[in-house]
Amino acid sequence: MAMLVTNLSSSSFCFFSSPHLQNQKEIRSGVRVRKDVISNRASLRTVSDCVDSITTFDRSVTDANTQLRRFCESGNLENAVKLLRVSGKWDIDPRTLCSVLQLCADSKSLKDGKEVDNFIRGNGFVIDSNLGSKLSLMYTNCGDLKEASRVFDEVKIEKALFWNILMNELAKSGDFSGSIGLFKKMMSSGVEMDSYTFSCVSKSFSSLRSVHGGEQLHGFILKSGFGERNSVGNSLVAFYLKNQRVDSARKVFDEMTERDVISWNSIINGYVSNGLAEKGLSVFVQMLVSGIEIDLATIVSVFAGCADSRLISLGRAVHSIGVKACFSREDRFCNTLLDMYSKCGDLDSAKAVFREMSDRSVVSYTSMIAGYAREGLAGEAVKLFEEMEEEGISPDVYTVTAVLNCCARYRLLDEGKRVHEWIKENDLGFDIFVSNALMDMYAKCGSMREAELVFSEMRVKDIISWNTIIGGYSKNCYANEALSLFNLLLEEKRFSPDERTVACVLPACASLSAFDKGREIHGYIMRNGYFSDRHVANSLVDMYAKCGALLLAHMLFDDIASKDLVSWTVMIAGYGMHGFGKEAIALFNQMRQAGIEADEISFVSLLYACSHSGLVDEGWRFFNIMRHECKIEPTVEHYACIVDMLARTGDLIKAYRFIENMPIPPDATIWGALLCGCRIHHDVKLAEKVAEKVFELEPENTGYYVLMANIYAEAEKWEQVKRLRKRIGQRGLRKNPGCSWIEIKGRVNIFVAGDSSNPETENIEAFLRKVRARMIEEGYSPLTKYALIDAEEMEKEEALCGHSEKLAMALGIISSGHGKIIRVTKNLRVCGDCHEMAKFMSKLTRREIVLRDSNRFHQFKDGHCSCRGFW
DNA sequence: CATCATGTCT
Repeated sequence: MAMLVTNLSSSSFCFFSSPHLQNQKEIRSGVRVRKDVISNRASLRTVSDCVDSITTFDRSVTDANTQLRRFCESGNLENAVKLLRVSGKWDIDPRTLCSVLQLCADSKSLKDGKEVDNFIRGNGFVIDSNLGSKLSLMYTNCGDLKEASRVFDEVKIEKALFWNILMNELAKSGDFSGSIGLFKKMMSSGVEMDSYTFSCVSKSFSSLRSVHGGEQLHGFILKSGFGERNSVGNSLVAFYLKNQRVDSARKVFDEMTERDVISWNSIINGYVSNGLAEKGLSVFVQMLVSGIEIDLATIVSVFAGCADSRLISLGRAVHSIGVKACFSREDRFCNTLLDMYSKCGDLDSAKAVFREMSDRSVVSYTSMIAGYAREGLAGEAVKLFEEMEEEGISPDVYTVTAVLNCCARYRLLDEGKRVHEWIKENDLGFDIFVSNALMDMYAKCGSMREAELVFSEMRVKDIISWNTIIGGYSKNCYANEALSLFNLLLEEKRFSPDERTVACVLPACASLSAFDKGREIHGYIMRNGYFSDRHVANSLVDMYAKCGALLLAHMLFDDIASKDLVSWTVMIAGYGMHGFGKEAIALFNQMRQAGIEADEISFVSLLYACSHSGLVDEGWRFFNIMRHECKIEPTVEHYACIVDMLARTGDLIKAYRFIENMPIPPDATIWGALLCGCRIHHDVKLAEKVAEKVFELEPENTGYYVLMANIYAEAEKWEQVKRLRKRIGQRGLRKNPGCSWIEIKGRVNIFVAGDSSNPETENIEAFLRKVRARMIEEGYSPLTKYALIDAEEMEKEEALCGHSEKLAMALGIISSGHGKIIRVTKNLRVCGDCHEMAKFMSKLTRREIVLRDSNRFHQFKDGHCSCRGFW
């Protein structure tokens, strides 16, 4: 068939190629002759139809151009092309070709368009601006943007319209650079632009997030005089808003000579979507005053703004405006209205809107579910999720994320698992939002195994997936897992850690005292300018404080431009841990002077600082300030600090009475604090009484049995030690093994008691023997009591030299350069003998040792410890 | 209509 067509057109070409055949008569005969040609080919019935129609359509019309235009006018592309196919160059007027091309463009028929192009080129037509314009239009409309662009390379097209159309299509196809390139060519070829040109190119700059390019364009527009145009102004406003240059957008808006509803809507929406809802709403009020008619888009933005800034009264007013303007049946109106009420906490109004909606969509359900979740009505949220399917509305990814978010916030593991099942059944697991929300739900519910499973099964991950899993491990006390995943993220190099990643992983460094890793991350923060992020800065300060680098922490704290409550709290807690109670109090006062209100957590940090420095009077004072001035109801944490404070300083009876008079039931940590005090002050009798309460409250916690055993051992009541040990054995409990670790050249070396697995073991033991000998020489006697009392020693009654913290400290001293501070971390409290030995070692080797135990920091220097006995 | 982050305490 294709060959026949070719034959046909070539034969007709031959026939019509004669330049003489210009008059009607000859053309008519040409048609006739062609009819003869065609009639020999019965298979080409359509072509003969075409010719029939030419002859029957209007016998008076004999010019091929006229015929073609008539086909074009009636939209009969098929016939037009067929006729063209059998026409010769000299029959056809370029203007006719324009019409045919226009028809191709209108019917988006690339195949026919190409044929026309071939006809034009094959016949050697001169392509002028008009013909070129139509050619480019045809290719543009038919989606062949490459060919369309090529036309612009060949032909100087004079009308802006055709440039604009291609620019617009290039932008629509995502080729913003191509669109801008075309604009540049337009500029250099001196074609006169129109306002549409500028709107179009500013959209491309906007999508490319090229602020610089957009600003240059802005300047060009001002010079061109088109800045006055409303549409140009609108697109500049849109450009600046999309690139978060709200102030520039506002400036353009203010300078516009005529503003229409679009200008107003976009500036309002721009403010709202850039987190400046109040500003947006005040523009809206101006808009009302200026008498511009508002439309649905205005109201939708205003509802969103009211939701953000919780301005429910304005929302209600606009609600009634919208009802009067007959928007109340509009889907978007109802959904944003519903969302506005729910975000403002007026769930009843939200429910009313929901009830009265004629057709509730997934969006309506999702907003309602999120509303329930926000108000803490987790049960209602999950119920509605399960109900909506019965109503025939199938939840989508938004709904699922809203429900999962709710389960995460309220730790509804069972409901979360049900939603997970639903996700599996409905194949929504591929969605990255859904998977991330699932992981977060499991992580917040403490099920890291499930979270990990979701993570590992994700085919595509994003940085949020990594942040969620790393943060989950970090929060659930799996610091090692958090760090190793962070390392994996760095190795893979597919995503760069962002502010949130860093804020997630630093607490893991903090809890491990991973000083070197933390410093490495600090470098990364500085290189990427993340320090200006408050979460990052705060967690960095906290990390340094918890790694024992208090001075460094304070220096960084000073560098935080706008300190928030958390910044102050980490610093106060940092001083507290290091036993600098007075400094902690000074910081607390500074904080209040800076106008920052303390919350319960900052009070915990402060009271903790007081108790660890023996500042009883101050502790009481702040406890009372908290209750009476700040109207904060004390929680167990606050009571624990007070008990700790009283017990530490020896006021055991007072502490006991205090516990008895607490308005809330004391938990194991409260009695545990008193038990600690009993140990410090060797009160075995009270200890026994307190221990029974602790064992009753937390029978599984071996730490308390160990503590009690220590108290017996220190009083040399070995019989009782044995009985207690038996009691642990009977319960089938295993005590938490003591371990210490030290980071050397980026590697973490972990020791347990009597550990000989470290390659340096021989050197460590030799070093410790030497130290011990020198200690005895200088009159220290080893605190043998501790040989039997510490956790690890209950099983291995062996030499004190085996304690994990000693081993770690020794390794630090023998394997690092002289000026380097030795930083050791221990999971339990430091043992008394080790504490003595650390003091001695710091003097003997002139090394500074920072030991962090489960309770606080000990900074050993020149034979003294910063804890001054408070440990 | 959506997913991820910092501070206390055993």
